[in-house]
Amino acid sequence: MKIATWNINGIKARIDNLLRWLQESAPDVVCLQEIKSVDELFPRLEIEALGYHVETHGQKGFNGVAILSKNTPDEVLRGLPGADTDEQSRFIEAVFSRPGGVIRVASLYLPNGNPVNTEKYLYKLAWMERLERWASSRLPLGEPLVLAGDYNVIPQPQDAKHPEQWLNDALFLPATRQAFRRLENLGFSDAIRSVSDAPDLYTFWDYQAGAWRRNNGIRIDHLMLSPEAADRLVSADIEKYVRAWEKPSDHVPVVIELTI
DNA sequence: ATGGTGGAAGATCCA
Repeated sequence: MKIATWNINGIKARIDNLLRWLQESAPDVVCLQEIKSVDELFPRLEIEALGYHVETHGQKGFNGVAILSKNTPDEVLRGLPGADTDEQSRFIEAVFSRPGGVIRVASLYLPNGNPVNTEKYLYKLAWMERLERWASSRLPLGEPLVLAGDYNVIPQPQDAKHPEQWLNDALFLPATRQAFRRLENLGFSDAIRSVSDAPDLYTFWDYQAGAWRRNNGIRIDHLMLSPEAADRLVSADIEKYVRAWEKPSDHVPVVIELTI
């Protein structure tokens, strides 16, 4: 089973790239972030025509997440529990029945958090606490669980071309990295780092200042695996070639294969 | 120090 995550930076601007990539990569489940669309205006027909089921949790203008899947989910939940007044659409989870058992997949868009001396950074840290609590509550289910998305976290210096440029950024501050490590300490493992300790593994290159041309990237899109999912991990790859397409997102897909 | 780019909404915010 192939599970992917991709921050597409606007579904309407990226629909052609998405359709092409779905056909070429043929994932079973796709976690999308930054769809930047309300549910009613999400271009679901074209995606359904390729054989995918579509579940969205959108909002006007910003944020928004979705899960596309070859199989219809048994259950879908929208919104990260723990803050009733939070109106930002950053989380959706789905449960699938497979021949090998049940699997739970979440698509998350963690807050960027910049500028750091503002409410935005406090919101990011609070959101990470909520994610940790939610993840803790799911672990006792003993299911294969994949937390996939744009974490807006650079876990380690080797996850940036120029880590020194990120020292005071919300993506790399010690408190941010500590919160990410707490997720690992719960028992979740970073799929890419489970298969490779290579440098220069990036998932995001800014549109500005020739970042792509200079390979000035960062690795911020992650698939975090519960122990039961990690046991089934076959491969994990960053589909970097998509960044070279016309009209690309600034992020590329990350894909894992699980035996389930 | 600034501007460098892009999406969506709408004449600005967010990344």
